[in-house]
Amino acid sequence: MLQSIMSFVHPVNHILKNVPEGLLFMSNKQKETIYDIAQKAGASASTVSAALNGTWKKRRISEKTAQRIIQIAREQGYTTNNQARALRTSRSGLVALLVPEYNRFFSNIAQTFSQEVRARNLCPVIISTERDPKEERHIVEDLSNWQIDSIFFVGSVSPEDLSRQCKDAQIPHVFVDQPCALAPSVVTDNRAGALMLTQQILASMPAATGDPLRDRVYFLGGDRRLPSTYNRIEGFSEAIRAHAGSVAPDQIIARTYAKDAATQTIADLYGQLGGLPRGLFINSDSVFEGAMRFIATLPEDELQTCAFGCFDYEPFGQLLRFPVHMIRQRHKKLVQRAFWHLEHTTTPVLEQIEPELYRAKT
Amino acid sequence: MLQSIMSFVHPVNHILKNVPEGLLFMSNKQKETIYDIAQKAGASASTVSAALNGTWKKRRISEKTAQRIIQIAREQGYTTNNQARALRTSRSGLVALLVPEYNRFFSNIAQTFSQEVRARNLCPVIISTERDPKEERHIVEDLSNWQIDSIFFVGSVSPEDLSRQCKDAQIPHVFVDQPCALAPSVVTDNRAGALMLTQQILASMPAATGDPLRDRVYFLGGDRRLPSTYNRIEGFSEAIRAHAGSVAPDQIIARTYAKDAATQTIADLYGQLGGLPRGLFINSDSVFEGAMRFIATLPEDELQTCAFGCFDYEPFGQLLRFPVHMIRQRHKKLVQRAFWHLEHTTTPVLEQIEPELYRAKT
DNA sequence: TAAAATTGCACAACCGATTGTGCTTCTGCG
DNA sequence: CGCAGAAGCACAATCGGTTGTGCAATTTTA
Repeated sequence: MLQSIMSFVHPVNHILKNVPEGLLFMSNKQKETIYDIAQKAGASASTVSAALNGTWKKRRISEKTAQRIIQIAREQGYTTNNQARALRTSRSGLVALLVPEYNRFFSNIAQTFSQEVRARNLCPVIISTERDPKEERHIVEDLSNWQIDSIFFVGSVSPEDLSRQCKDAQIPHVFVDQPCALAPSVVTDNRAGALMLTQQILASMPAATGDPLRDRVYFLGGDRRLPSTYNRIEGFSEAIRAHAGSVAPDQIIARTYAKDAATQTIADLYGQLGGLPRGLFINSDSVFEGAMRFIATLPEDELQTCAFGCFDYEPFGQLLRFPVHMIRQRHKKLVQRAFWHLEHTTTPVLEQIEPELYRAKT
Repeated sequence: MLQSIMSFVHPVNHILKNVPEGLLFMSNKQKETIYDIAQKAGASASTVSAALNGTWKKRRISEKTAQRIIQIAREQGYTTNNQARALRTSRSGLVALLVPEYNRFFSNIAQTFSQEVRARNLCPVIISTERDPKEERHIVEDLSNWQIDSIFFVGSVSPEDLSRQCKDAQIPHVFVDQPCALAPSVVTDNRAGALMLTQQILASMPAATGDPLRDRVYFLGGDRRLPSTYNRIEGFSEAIRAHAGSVAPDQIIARTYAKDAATQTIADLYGQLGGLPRGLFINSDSVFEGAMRFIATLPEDELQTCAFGCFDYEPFGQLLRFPVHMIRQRHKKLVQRAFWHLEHTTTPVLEQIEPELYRAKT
């Protein structure tokens, strides 16, 4: 039933697509309505409507009549007024994506989302929330007033609230990247990814310094209260424990995704340790960028004393003066699976997508 | 008159914003309409409408009545059905941004756009065109069916066609980054930027090799048929001429923005010259990324033989093993000026925004 | 050949807002 | 007191589609 929500498409725009170029520029007159077409075809508006939106069989319009109407509509360059349709059907044909911001990861998601939506002949609406719960609420409220067909939440701050709000407004929805207990969610397998990445970092670590505080891997950035970071910490810890026996609390610094904070944090850490640690697990690309602002200022030989890993894929990460292992999240698959859930279920399931490890050449 | 199009805002959503949290989750019933509110208030629908959308003074509704209605609407958690409003007023409250793809630059634009639109209490619709003129056409067609209020075109492929199409559908529109002869356009001053960047490259060039083919700066990437690249080539050439007297045609390789092509091109060039040239003007961040895939494979000392400049700002560009000068386009200003034009004029003017030069530490 | 079923279509209500118009009631002024 | 004008509001049309229903013409069935 949710399936129909997504797959239901008004064929009129398809039918009318092959309009000769010239005709589209033709009219400066008011846009034509089904009533105009009806008149020209000598039929009623309802017949025209049925012919154009593909329900003519169901409504027992003869094929001949339907074709005649379609032909005329083509010639006139008719296109449907979406508001009118949406008002009557209470389906807008709009599908929304809410992202926290436009960083590389979310932009990739947006790109895929956009393509998938348009492939379904719907209209993508992409809005950034600035990670503000109030803003999230308002946007959903807004979208609800647009009779939005469905909403994709990516990395949202308060998933459960949003899900309740959507359910209340009867809006199908799905969560990506950040899970929700109340709705279908598709997330990267953060634990597994972090495990892989940490193992890779451990494997690439340079020789020990002798200082126990420096001879370990630090986890940097993100917000441990959020599930994604939480699970990455789990995977990180598992790998560390397998390697070193235990994880110290101060090995994990996960309070925020903010770039500036990351710059400060790594600088502080460097100060405390009297140098870089032997391994650094960088959580997310924004933290990567922030941390790099400090790290890039270090002399060449210092950079070789640390094994870097970043949980996010940044193409330029391959081109730095030092190797950086990276985890690439499969944004295409994330989005595609999210569509699948939207179209096939409404129960709260959590699907995990295994990310890829990019191993830097050392 | 166009001004009103953008600045016209229905206050109802403002008025009703401070709804107690609890109430929003209240109803599983059908969404309320002005008729429901009318009944509860003992007033007519038209009075309710006027009270809520702020026209009550003009319609000579007493303040007392208006306040009472607003109060009731608040309590009931009423919100406007945008389709109905749009159908009646033929203004959707939607503003579209068409981008070629979601790279760093366009994502920044999208971010700013999104904020500006929401600040005006409208709804941003961001769609990527994949640089396909047919797709562009269809999208505009679609948007026109949504009674879109206005359209921002960023880096579009066929501006004049699109402008005609919009004019025909009476859609206010503006071009960003890629100018249009028929409509207001806001673009980076590509010529000036390229001039600055080239001068900086020239100033940072390492010692001459003696090989005249290697002892010059090459312009890499982009599509010279597009104005932005064309103007960058102009600025580039001006700087080169001032420095070396003349520009050779084979110094300029500008056929495409594609990443893979860039990788191939720089590899070929490297092969031909038997090494990197002494200076490289890289046109756009995608070309940068593509070129870097090859350049990063080179040994350390080779990298010092070339002065790099990139026309686009990429934070990670600062963190590479070699200095890269960059031009930063002012995306905020571009978008804000575009809004200004949309709100104040409709005549085809071209506004150029001076970009910033980021000088790499050498 | 009449009754039944089916085909082909038109009519009109409806979605939920906005807006032109007009009917009361009230106020002010001569 | 009478009348002009304003104040306060309700009615109904309207935007452009969709959809339930009904009627006539045609075809099928008995």
